[in-house]
Amino acid sequence: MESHLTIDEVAKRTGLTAYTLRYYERIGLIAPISRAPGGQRRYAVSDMAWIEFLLRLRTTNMPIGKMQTFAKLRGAGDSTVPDRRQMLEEHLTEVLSEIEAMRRSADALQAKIEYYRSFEQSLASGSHSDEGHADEHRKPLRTRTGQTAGDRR
Amino acid sequence: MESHLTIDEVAKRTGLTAYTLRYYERIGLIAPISRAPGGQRRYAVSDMAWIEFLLRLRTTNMPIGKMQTFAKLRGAGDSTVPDRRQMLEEHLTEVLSEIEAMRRSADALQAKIEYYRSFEQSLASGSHSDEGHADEHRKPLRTRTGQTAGDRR
DNA sequence: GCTTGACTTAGAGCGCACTCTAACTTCTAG
DNA sequence: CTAGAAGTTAGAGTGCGCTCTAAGTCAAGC
Repeated sequence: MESHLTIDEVAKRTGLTAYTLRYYERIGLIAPISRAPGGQRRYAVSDMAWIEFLLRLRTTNMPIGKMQTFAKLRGAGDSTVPDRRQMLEEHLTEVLSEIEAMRRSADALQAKIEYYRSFEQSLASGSHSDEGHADEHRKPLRTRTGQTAGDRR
Repeated sequence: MESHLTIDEVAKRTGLTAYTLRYYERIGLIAPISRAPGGQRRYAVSDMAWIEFLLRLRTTNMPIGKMQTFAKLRGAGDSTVPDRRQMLEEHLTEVLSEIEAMRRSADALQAKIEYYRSFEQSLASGSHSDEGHADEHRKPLRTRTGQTAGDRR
């Protein structure tokens, strides 16, 4: 245990840059890392686990400000576990609805891709369907009421 | 049809601000909107559909630069449909893996919440399990090798 | 006509999350 | 011992996506 990783090794393992690791420490997301005699950082296994947890918060779009709050609670000891749990519960709720929103949008994108495919098909085969897709200004749509956008000021 | 909405009405309907709607038009995400005689914007139904599509791209984290590329292709007509389809396909692939990453992280957060719950339970019942959770520095962990971070320069 | 509020523009400013620079120290290989 | 790589700090700079300001015009009600 205590595998004393250098900052570059941690960067490689986590995908963060050394800059970012120092930045996170500076702003209190990561507690002060222990140092080698020369002053260089030596990351412990437990530091890695925490960083990986931070990455999960980041992946789920928690803003840094909230992560700081969470990190501070963690630093304050076991008595803050209920607060931490509540923070995570609230965050998780948001995350799940973000995922759902993305899923819905992804479905719409998929539908549009399929519309494009069928459009390419009809072009290739010479047929034409008149079938439009929401924001695609097919034939009759887009009457553009004159006005030619007289953008003079 | 042609329901000629004002910018504030569109803002209300889309959740964007009027600032953002003008900004999107300025940077070419939205084609020049037609104007009322006095120079004020009047949004058509077809504009709304396009804006809603843009919002789906935004929801799925497409950067504005790519949206601009897409908008430009769209403005260039039907011949760009294959390019647009390809853009969307590539984007969709990224989106699906982002969703998957979020889902995995959400699962880990859920597990942590449950760990916190059981921790609170054992505190309440006076028992204690010694069972740790990844980044939680339970009992023996965190030996913090002296050095007291001699941060002098 | 007058006021109030909604609209217009060009351009400046902001918050976030890094990312890098400069100047310096320390570690490692030869 | 020395060169070069890797580390250190404080603080400046960057890119993104808005967001707002200032100064002015236009629309609607009294």
